[in-house]
Amino acid sequence: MTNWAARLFARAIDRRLKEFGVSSGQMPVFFALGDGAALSQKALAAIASIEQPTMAATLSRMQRDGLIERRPDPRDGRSQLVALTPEAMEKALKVKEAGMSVNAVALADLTETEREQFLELLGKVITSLEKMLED
Amino acid sequence: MTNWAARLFARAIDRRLKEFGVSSGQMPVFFALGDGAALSQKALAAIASIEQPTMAATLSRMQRDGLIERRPDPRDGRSQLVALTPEAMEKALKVKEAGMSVNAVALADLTETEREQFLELLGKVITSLEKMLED
DNA sequence: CGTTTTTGCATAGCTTGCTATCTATATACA
DNA sequence: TGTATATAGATAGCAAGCTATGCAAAAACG
Repeated sequence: MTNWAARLFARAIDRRLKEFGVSSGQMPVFFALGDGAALSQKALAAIASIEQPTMAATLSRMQRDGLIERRPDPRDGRSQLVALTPEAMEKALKVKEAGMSVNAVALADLTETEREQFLELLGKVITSLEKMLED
Repeated sequence: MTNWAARLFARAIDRRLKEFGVSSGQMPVFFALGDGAALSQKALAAIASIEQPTMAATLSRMQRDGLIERRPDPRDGRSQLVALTPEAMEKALKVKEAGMSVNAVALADLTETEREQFLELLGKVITSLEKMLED
C-alpha cells in the first residue's frame, strides 16, 4: 500500500510539474537548494534519503536540462558544489506549490487530527524499517 | 514520506527474497497465482494496480527466471494465461512469509488500534489520489 | 456479412531507485 | 614524510515504474 500511495503521489506531482520541465525525483533538490544554497552531492543524497549514485543520476538529468550548475569545491578536490541555475530558481516556487497542492488533495478526506496521526504513524513505520535495515 | 516508506519496504523485502531468486515487484504475482490460478496479464496488472507494460516487463523477467509459464488462452486469441511454475509454487510460501515478517517489523511500534488507523488513513489517501488522477 | 471500434499485448523510451565497484583526493598514522 | 585508510564521485548494470504507440484478435453494429 505504501508503494501504491507513493506511485500515486509521484504521478500526481509529475503531471503538475511536466509543464515546467521538472519531475518528482527532482523535488528534494529544489527544496534543498531553493534558497540559493550550494551543497555537495553527498549532502543532497542524505537530505533526499537516497543513495549517492541515484542522486548523481538525478543531478545529471537536471544539469542536462539546465536546472543546476556544478562548481568545484575550493576546499575539497574530490567534491563539487551544486546550485540551482537562475532559471531553476524561478521554478522553485512552482515546485513547492505543486507539492503542497498534491498533499492537500491526498489529505483532503482526513481531519486535522487524522493528518497528524497519519504523519506520526508513517514516521514510526519508517523508523522501524530503517532500524532493521541498518545492519 | 510515502515514497521513502515504500523504498524501505521494497529493500527489506528484496533482502529477504534474494536467496530465493525473487524480488519485491513479483510479490503481487505470487499472491495472485499462489493458489494455482492462471490469469491474464491484464488481470494481474489490475490486481497489482500497475500499468500493463509494467506487468509485461515483470512477467518477462519471471519467465526468464523460470517462475511463470504463459499458455495461450483457448477462449481469446489475443490473450495468454499466466501460471506459476512448480518451482515457483514451492517458493510461494516463502514469499508470503517475507511479506508478513516485514509488515510485522514495520508495524512493531504501533498498537493494534494504531495499525488499524494507519491502514484506514493510508486507504483514504490512496482513494483521494486515485480520484484526482482519474481524469 | 463486412466494417468499425474495442481490447490484449508488445515495444520503445524515459525516470527513479538499488548494489557493486572503480578512481582520485584527503586524511591519519607509523 | 610516506604509506595506508577513508571519503566523494563516477560508472556499470539491473529492477520496476510510467507514457505513448502499434498490431492483431474480438466484439459490436449498420
